[in-house]
Amino acid sequence: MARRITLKDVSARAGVSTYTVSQALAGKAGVSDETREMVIRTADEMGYVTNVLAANLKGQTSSTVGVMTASGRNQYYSMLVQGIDGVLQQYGLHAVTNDAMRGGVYNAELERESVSALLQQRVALIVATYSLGESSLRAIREWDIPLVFVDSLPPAAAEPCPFVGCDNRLAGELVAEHLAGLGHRNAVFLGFPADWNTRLPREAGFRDAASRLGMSVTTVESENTAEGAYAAMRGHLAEVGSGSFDAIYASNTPLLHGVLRALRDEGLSVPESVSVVGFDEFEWAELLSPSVTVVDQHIEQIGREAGRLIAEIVTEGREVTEHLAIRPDLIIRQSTAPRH
Amino acid sequence: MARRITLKDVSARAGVSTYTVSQALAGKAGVSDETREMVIRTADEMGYVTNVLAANLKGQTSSTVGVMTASGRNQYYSMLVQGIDGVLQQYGLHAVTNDAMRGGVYNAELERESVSALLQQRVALIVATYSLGESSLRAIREWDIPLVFVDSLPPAAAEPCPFVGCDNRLAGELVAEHLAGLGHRNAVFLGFPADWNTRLPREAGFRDAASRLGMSVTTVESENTAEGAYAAMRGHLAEVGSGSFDAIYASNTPLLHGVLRALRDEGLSVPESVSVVGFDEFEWAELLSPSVTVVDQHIEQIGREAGRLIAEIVTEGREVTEHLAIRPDLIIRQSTAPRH
DNA sequence: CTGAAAGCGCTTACAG
DNA sequence: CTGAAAGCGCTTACAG
Repeated sequence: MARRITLKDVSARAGVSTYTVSQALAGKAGVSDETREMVIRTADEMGYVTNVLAANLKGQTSSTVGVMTASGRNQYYSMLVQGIDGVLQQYGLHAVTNDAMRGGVYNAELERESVSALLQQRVALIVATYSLGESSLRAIREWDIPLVFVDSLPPAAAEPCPFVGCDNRLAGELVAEHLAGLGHRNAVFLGFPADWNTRLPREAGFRDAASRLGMSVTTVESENTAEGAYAAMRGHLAEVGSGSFDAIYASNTPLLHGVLRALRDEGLSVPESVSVVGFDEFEWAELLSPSVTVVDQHIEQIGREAGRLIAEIVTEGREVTEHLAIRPDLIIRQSTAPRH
Repeated sequence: MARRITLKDVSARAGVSTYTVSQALAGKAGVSDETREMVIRTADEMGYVTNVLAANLKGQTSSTVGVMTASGRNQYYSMLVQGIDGVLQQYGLHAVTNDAMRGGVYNAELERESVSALLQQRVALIVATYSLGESSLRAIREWDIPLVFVDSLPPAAAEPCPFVGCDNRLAGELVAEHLAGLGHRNAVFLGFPADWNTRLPREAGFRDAASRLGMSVTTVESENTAEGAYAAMRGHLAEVGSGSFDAIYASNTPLLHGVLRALRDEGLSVPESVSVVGFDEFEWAELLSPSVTVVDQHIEQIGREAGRLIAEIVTEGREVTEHLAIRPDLIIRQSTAPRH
């Protein structure tokens, strides 16, 4: 690697102290306009580029934000991270993403390593998009690193803690109202494991509104994968038969995928035999036959809001604990229809 | 922020020099096993975590890799980056991703800013997943930072330069052979703009094999979005009518999406009126009606191979210029059928 | 096998 | 408004 131009080099060429160069380049006060301009010109000519590692080390600051994900095969996470990242770029920050899944399965060991890597990098803040393990939470708290939960609500142990995400209860209510309004009486809630803490509010909102509207709800438990949902749904059908329910709320996109395959393979037509609603809008929802009714949680918006909040905390050192719930909308398509 | 435990603190408590601590913790020779063990124990007790910023600064090394993407709305990129990232994690490296698209459109200014941010961070290597602009290429070369192209072939100006990606020519050949084998005679190649340099080989392989097999190929130009493809396809149909071709090769997933919508809205049935092939496997391909025949370029494998190559270059300083072409496979489904 | 010391490239009190 | 100097937390020749 060729030797790099340093601030010292610029200071020598410009004939001013390193202090002056540092202040001028950082756009801080304490330098005359004339000098500042001259310094900037010299630095440009020399092709000087600040070494942020050194700046961060000395300044005891950091411009990197760590993001913990547990993505599995859910494309949803990547859209979320993209949204956050886009905003951070505008603030001169950048995100380092670490995933806690190995081979589609949550791996506590991997999570510990990831958090440790983030500590080693002295990240300015950590974003959690799922329920972090106890020891991770403890380490982050011990190190006094700001923590923001996005999508996933903070566990009690992490409160008070800022949060940005969908109003999952409301989402469930919207779905229940829509299904009940179509005359459905017996719904299935297909849920992923409750260690994902979006599960509970997503189910509760649905159940509460359903019971208010006189619609019964049966919960079917599934692994958090399309394959798991496929198996769970076929198992349920084998057990109770297809006549026992007239609607299904699949609580995320992989589960929706599994359900649709299971129904197809059982020869059950949607929406004639059963109405189906998914959670999360996705690009193919409208092209499937039938097109699929879904809850749109406005994931890009969640990402952007989270990015803004993070930037505020990091650059202004603001203490924030607010919970920001984004209002979801129902996108009604052909997979839900009046009960025959 | 609470004061952090430093290496000096550990050295004081352990009663040995900082040199000894550094060597012991880094797992290097030059320390007796006894001392090493004692040092590690002390560091653990004190909750010491290396500051990699400082280590990198002093050691003139870096554990971060920059990834440049131009994702637009193609989910494909996020799978690629995930694949790379997963491998890098295992080597103690991490990726910082910067996107050059703003509002779905390529933004040269944003690219320059992104590359500059990567230089400021003194990244160990840069991964390009699309044709970087001239000035970015020049800056990277000037700074003598290793560059690896993934998915997208290096432009002539960047050679010699390592590459990992799909054998796009072969992909085109497989598609042409499949379609010609079904009796199709007049194919449409739906292409995204040629500044994405995967376009040319993807088209050339298709054309060459088609002409060898007596199948004509008409190229339809499209923006690199589903909406663009929809408009392009409807425009083409308005111009030449649906009788002029019997098969379509959509050269990526957003384009496939646009084509399928256009055909549906024109009332043309697949595969009865026209066979359709997409590029890139995606989770919904099998659930669409009809299910869609696609080229699977094995994107996770490309990501993994790239990750391995990158880790080798960064950690071992190997000079690499090899081009690694991954063999694609055709996944035949119901959207392609013998010509009537 | 171990120590004392220099230095990576910055920022920032402290003096003028 | 500007300078000389200390120091962020590490690694690594150089000497013993």
